[in-house]
Amino acid sequence: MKCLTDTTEERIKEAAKTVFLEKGFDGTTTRDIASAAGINSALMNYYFRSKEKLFQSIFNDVCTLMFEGMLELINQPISLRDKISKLMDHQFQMMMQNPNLTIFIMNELRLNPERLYGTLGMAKQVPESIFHQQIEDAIAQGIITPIDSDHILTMIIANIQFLFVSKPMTMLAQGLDEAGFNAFATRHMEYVKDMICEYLFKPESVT
Amino acid sequence: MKCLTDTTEERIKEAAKTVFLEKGFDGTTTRDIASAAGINSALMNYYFRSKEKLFQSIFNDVCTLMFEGMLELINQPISLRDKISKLMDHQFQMMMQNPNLTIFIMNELRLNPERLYGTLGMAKQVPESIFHQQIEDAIAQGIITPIDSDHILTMIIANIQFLFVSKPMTMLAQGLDEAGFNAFATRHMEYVKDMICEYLFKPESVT
DNA sequence: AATCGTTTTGATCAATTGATTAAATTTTTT
DNA sequence: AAAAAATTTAATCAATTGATCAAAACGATT
Repeated sequence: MKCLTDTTEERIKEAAKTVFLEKGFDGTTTRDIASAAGINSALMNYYFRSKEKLFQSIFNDVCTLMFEGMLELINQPISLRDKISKLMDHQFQMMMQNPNLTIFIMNELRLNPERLYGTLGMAKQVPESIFHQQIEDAIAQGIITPIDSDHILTMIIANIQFLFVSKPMTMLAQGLDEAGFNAFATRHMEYVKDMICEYLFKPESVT
Repeated sequence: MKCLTDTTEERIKEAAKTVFLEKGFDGTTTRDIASAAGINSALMNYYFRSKEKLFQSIFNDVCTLMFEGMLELINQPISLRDKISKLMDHQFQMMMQNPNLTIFIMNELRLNPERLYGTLGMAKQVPESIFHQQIEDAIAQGIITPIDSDHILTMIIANIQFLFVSKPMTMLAQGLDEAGFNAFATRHMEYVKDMICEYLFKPESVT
């Protein structure tokens, strides 16, 4: 699949990403990574100094993957309604492709809060975004229910992300297979979109 | 604090629960547990045959703690509005007391899906509850928006649980301390309650 | 106090862990 | 092609892991 820059370093990172995401930091051995990458296990320490350093590198990449698209969208000059809809679509597609991205990140942050400092830059950008200003303006104009942008973002993210955080549980409780879950998730998204939009844009403006 | 049945076995289980919840299964060593319980590390294998067996015991307890209250509420003969409100309050209080209960459970299930079989009993009860019937009746009577009860439960759970799953991230992004987060969470709960109820009970009945 | 069953301990096991080393191999430069 | 630098390997290290065992300590019963 990936043809560009097929260096050994990249091969190790790809393998490490796969294994770390599947087993977590504590559940992964350096030999797991080495065998997944098809290399001698000493080679990992040649390129990255240690398991911890390699993990940090992967973790940064994964956090970027998680946040960069969202941050871009948040700062785009489009209407609030559009923005909210696109934010949800973007996250949904991201999670359909990487179903355990969020639980991996959240759990590693919980186990080792120092990793937060790596994501500090991205996290801090959210409260100071165009989105935030748009919300305040819309409230001032009486277009949407008065509510802080942090709460709106939390609503958007929570309703999508938790769907995937709890995916195994949901599949069991409802007796779904992979396809069944995807159908459920897709349907749920529509409900959530309606719910959030109807809540925000409550006093419906003139047609 | 706990005075009843202060047996060695209980001491081990309490210590194990604390350590497992903090560090996860892979991040916990049997010596961690032994020292937290103040016992010789061989004693753990005397009462529980292995680390895995001890974990299963803890994991069952934790899942019960998570679901039993919710299942009780779901089957109570109270009005739908009341039930939804109480469901959210109950979960919120539970999570305020055990902030990483959910992420622990969801992550361990992800790492080792076989653990699901232990929770199968509880999970299966949800779709066959009084709550489910209440929703169908309310829809038939045109009281609430037509939507499957699975989606409603997912909305309720997601909006609360993800608040705590993402707690470290939220605190960082908004620069909150413990008290600040609790205030944010409490406020968020009110918004979410409003949002869900307004969405469900949309065509407001006669006063 | 002697005996028996239960509980607890210290010592230790084999396996696995992350990491290092020196040597072998490949690639680049001269 | 020779020399130098970069990459890769096999072998091995010390530390930690989950688990076991025989012996010690404890408590109850006789």
